[in-house]
Amino acid sequence: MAKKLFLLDALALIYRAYYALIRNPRITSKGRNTNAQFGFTNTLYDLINKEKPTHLAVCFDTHAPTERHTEFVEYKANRQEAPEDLLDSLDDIKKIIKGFNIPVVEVDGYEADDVIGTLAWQAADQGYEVYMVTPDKDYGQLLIHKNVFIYKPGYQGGDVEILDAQKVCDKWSIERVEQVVDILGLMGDAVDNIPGIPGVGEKTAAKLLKEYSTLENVIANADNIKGALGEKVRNGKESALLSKKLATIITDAPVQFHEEDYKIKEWNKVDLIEVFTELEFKTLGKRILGDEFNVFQSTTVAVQTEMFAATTEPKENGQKDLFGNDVPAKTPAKAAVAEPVESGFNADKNINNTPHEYILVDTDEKAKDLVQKLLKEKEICFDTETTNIDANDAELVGMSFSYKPFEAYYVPAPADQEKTKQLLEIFKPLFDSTETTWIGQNLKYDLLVLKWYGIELAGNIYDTMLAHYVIEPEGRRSMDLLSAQYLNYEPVHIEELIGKKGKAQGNMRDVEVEKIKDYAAEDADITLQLKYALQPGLKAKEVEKVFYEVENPLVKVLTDMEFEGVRIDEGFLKEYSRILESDASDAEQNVYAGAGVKFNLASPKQLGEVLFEKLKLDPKAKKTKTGQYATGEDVLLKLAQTNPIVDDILTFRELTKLKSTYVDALPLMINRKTGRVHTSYAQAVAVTGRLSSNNPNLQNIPIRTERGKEIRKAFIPRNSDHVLISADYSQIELRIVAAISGDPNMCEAFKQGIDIHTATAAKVYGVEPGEVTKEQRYKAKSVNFGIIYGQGAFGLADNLGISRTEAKEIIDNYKKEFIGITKYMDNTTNFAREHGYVQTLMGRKRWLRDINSSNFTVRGFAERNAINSPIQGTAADMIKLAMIKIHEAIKKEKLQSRMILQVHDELVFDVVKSELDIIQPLILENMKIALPLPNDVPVEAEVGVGDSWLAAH
DNA sequence: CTGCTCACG
DNA sequence: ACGTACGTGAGCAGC
Repeated sequence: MAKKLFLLDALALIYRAYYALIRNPRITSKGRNTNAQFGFTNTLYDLINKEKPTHLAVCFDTHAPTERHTEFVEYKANRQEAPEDLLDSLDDIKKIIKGFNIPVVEVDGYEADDVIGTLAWQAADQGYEVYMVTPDKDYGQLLIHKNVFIYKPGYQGGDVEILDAQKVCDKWSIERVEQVVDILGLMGDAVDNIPGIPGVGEKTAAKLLKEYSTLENVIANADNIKGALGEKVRNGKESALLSKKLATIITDAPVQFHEEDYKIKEWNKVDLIEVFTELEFKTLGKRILGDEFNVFQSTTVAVQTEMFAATTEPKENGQKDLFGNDVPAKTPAKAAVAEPVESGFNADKNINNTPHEYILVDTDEKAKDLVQKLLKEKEICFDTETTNIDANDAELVGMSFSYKPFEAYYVPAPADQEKTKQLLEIFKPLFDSTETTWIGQNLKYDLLVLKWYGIELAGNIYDTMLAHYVIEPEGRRSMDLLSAQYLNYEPVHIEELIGKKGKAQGNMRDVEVEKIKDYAAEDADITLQLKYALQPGLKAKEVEKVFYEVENPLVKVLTDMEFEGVRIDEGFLKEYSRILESDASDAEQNVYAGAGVKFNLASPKQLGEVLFEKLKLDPKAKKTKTGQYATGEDVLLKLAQTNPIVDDILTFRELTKLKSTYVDALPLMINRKTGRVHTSYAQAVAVTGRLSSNNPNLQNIPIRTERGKEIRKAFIPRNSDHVLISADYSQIELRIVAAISGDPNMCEAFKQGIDIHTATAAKVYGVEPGEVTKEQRYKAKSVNFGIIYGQGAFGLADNLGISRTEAKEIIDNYKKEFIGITKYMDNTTNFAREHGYVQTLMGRKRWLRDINSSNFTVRGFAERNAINSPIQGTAADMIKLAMIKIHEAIKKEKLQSRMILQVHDELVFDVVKSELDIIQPLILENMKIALPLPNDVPVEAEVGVGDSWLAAH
């Protein structure tokens, strides 16, 4: 097979890609323009795919000046600064090139075309077919060598064009490719600011060369050229000669073609996945990586992967954070590249090249031996295999253990559940050991599985998923991905055992034991190794406190809450569903009657067309980014006056939402064994440190509207001896703002116990607290919340329906009266700009790579995150600590009551009536002292008791 | 599978 | 001229 070398002129391709899409830019959800990255990737992949090169390299210009610059100061002096978007793309593009495992060639003092020219000719001499990938026509001169071609990529569906010498000559209307430099010398090049001969363009240049063959000969015959043209040539001969020199591509640059280096190599798929995910290349990512892109996409987390840059820089002396703590060594906010930290663990060894021992433990005798062995170990990695991803409905299929790398044990569990219980009895001494630290990936799952068998682990928890969460809160952290990233090893995929998700997915129970053993033991082995690999990161990032004091201890708390579940009044919901059905249907009919057409009211697309095209309602709605009319609640409210059907539409929306999302959905989630609903808390999803809840989400049960809050009547105590308690923090986020900003006015208001929104209104409007009107309080409340999120005048105006002038006035007053808060906002953004992250009171960090972006929108996002994350995150730290303390206290007091739900600033308990007196103060006290705030800002919490969640409020 | 809409803090 | 308040999960329509 012929050897085919492709040399890419990176910057030329990037510029071309960027401007090709300029009128129809690709913008990510975070506002980044990704034209260049997209165009470049497309070109690169298409050529790899279609042309099957055997060798590849990408060439860049460097910043160093070239001889052309020293010889001719005007050279490229007309170039405008490249757009910021485009410059920002370079890091991504280099990452992509690295992902494709292609060498980058750049030589100081030489431009990419010189490098490419030199390499092309060398390779061609060695018998390669060489394709120079560029949109630049100047390369035509290099086609003097007969094995060299220009490969001009197509843009926006255009076709690729491969140019040989003949085609180049045809383009320029010349006879020999040698004449390309002559023609460039004559006509110049506006793009590079090469003058040529003023007044001589492409056509004239070709005509002259046809007659005189070379530039030099044209000049020699200048006197024979008649008329104005002759005059121009005579005046411009020096300029022309210089221009020719500038346009001549150097073919003896100091660079050597080594064929080994440029050979096509395996892609670094993890790098590609990471960068494609960040750039939101969904379709393209899938086209390039196929199903593997899906595998790594499978978790819920979006967009960004944060850096994991191990910083070896020395700690800067005297650096303090906003809370006066030492800060870790400066982490670059920009240009952060994922690079696993050097671990104490030997990274050169991996599962590919190191013999491993995975041992099947399939008799009671072997199991007993294993237990004895494990009892001597302090740290044991543990993993379960089960029949179901829902731990509440799963049977144990087997357990794996590992306490040293490359050695793991797999213990199959019999299908007969009684026998499995007997097997677990053998392990009881181990499970009961308080000396053991249990290492695992998402141990909550395994703990929950065991809990259904009546087993609890007495030891400590070390969850690698949570370690990664605090190190890199925005990253994705499936086992596959972590293993690839930190251990450089791609584990056996679960699909290889039980097939892909969906109908065809099989059951772990049906897989032969040997296969499960290899998979399961490997999982425990990998997880143990991950622990070693992640450990240095915890230290480097200074997130050990939040990891050991908050996240790990919370695992058992959440396990118990999920196990407990909550009782739902199914009958009540069935009845309520009928009412909603009937009322929604009435509203729907009203809409059709009022509009004069029948359509699908549940379709925003159809509704938009009816409202704005058929009924021509005003104000005409803005379009969404897909070109549809927006029909969200805010839009509809502005239309409410113009047509009575709008009210009915809103009613229909409200009722169908309640019905489908809650009233009809919740009964379907009732567990058959318990008759209760068991949500699942995601502990490593929300970037700020909050929990999230799913299957079902019990953190967004309606409360704001009358018909919505009815649903809370369906959340009821275990039985008639029980009641529900709801305990919630009062204004926790604002207290945190006051405390960490130290603003005297706001701190004082909380210390005095004055209603915070009234106090704010009094300051902003310059009146006594007693004189604050309802409206002033309402507006002040909106400002208070807006501040937490970094809202501006526009947002406040929109929110309150007031003018931007008034909004600005309110905000200006606010900033003046609460100067400490203004300072906090400045300080926290400055801190982020300098260090690349912000943090909570417990040292939970969030990295903000865009904080120094010059893109207004992108930077704005990061700045608002800088303001909000420490607040939201500190509140999350606080309630998590409270949960741990309350859980401990309930255990210690041997109470029958249970914590069952968490909703960010609220905890719900299923309480035995006889324990009410003891548990209420226990809850309140622990919530208040969980995380003391600076500046003596008091923390308040309130409890309510009732026969339903609604009544408990 | 994606985008829109809407439920919560 | 830009776009404008943070963090989530779920159901539905329509491609």
